[in-house]
Amino acid sequence: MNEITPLERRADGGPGPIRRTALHDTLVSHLRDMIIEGDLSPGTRLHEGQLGEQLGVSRTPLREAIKYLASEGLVELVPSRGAVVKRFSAKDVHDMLTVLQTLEELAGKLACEAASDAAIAEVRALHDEMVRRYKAGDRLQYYKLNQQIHSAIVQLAENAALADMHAVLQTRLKRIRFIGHEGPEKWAAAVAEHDEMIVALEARDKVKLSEVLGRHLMNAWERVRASV
Amino acid sequence: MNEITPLERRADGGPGPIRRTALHDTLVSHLRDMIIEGDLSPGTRLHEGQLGEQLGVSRTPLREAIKYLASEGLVELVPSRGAVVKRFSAKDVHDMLTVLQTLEELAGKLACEAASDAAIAEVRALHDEMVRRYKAGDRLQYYKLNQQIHSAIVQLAENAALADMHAVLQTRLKRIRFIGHEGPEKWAAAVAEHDEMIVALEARDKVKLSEVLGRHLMNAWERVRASV
DNA sequence: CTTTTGTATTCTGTATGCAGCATTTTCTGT
DNA sequence: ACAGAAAATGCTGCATACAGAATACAAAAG
Repeated sequence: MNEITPLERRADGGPGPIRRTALHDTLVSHLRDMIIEGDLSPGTRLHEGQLGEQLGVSRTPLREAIKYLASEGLVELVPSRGAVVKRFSAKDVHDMLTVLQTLEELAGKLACEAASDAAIAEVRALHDEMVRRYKAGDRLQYYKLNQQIHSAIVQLAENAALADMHAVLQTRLKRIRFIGHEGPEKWAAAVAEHDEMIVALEARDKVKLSEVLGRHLMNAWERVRASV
Repeated sequence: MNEITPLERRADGGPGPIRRTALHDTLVSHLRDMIIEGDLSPGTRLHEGQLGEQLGVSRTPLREAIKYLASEGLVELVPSRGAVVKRFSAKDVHDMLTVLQTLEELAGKLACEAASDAAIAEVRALHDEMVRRYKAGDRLQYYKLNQQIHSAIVQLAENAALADMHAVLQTRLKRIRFIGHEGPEKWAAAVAEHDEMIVALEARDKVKLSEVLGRHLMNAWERVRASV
C-alpha cells in the first residue's frame, strides 16, 4: 500500500532520446498498479476531482484512462455515479482461472511448435533466476518472475490474440494472486511444477507442457481459494 | 455502408421508465457498429472534430469512447496523431480464430454441465429459426442468428470471464466475417455443423459438442481465408 | 422519536478554449 | 526548375468552465 503521489511528468533533460511520455499510457499504468497493489481496493469509488488532484492531472485525461480500464474490466462504470473498482467473487476468480488454464494449455502447444531454441533458452534463464529467488526466500521477486515466465511462454506461442486475452486475465487476477501467500509446502509444489514445465518446453513435448500448465493453474486455485 | 447520422439523444416522452441513456455507452456501441459495418474502414483516422460534429457530440465524450474501443482492440492510439481503425492481417485473423476455437471448445464442455434444459431449449429455438432463414436464403438474418447461437452457447457455460473474452474476439472478427460470404456448398456445410452442435448439446455430449465447435471454427477459417 | 420532504452541496457529464506538435504549403536560394 | 527551409494551418492533448444529477443534511410534520 503505497502513498498516492503525483505522476512524474518526465521533465527529462537527461540524455537519450526525449521520451514522448503519452500521459494517457502513464495514467493507465499508474491506475492499474494502484488497483493491483491495493491502493484502491475493490468497491472504492474513483473520485475524479480528488484523484486528479493527487496525481497532478486534470479530470479529462483521468476520465479517459478510467474508461480504458473499464474496458479492461478492472473498474465498473456506474451511470451518473462515476467508476468503482470492480469486486471479484470467488466464483469470478475460479472462472478466470478456468479460462486462463485453457489459454495456457493452448499457449503450451503452440509454443512447442513455434518457439526458437534461443527464445526457450531465455525462458530457462528466467526459470533459473526464479528458483534462485525461491531458495533465497524472496517472495516478491519470485512472484514477479513467476508471472514473467507465464507471460513469456505465452509470447513464445506467437499469437497476438492469445497474448492479449492472457494479459487481460492475468492483470485481473494479479490483485488476487498478490494476496494469496501460500505456505512453504505449497510453494515448493509450485516450484516443482515450474521445473516440469521448463523441462517439457525444452523437450518441445507439447502434450506434457500443456498438461503441466493446466495442472499448475488448477493447483493455483487450490492455493488461493481460501483467501478469496 | 450507412450514412453517418447524428446520434439519437432519446428525447423520449414516451411512457415507461425514462431510459437513462448514458451517452458513453451509446457512443461506444455506435462507433463499434460503424467499424464493424465498414463505415469506418481499417486504417481510417478517427477525426475528433469532424466525427464529433457528424454525431452531434462534443470531442470530450467522443475521446472517452475512443479510449474504450482502443482497450477493446478495435482502434489503435497513435501518440499525437489520434486514433486509427485497427487493421488485421490474415495471421491476426487466424490467430483470433485459433483462440476463439479453444474458448468455444471450453464453452461446449461447461455448457453441457451447467445448462438447464430450458436454456438449451432456447438455443434450439434459435437454431431452428436460423435454419428457416437459411432455407429462405436470408443471409443477413442467418448471419445474425449464427452469431447469437455461438454467444448463447457461451452464455450457457455460465462463466463471465469466458463470455468476456469470447465477446471481445467475436467483435473483432465480426468485421471480417461480415465480408466472408461463402458459396452455397460451404454454407450448407456450416449449417450441417450447426445441426450436429445442437444435437450434441441436447444430448449433453460434451466431447462431441466440443469437437464440433472446434471443427466449425477451423472450417470458418477455410471459408474466410480467401477474403482476408 | 421517527419519517419525510425540501434545500444545499458535491460530483459527474459535457462543452469549450488554449497550447504544442505534425504536416503541408510556400518561399527562397542555387 | 528543383531542393531545402520557414511559415502557416490543422489537429491532438490537456485544462478549465458550466450544467445537471445524486446525495447528504436539516428542518418540519406525524
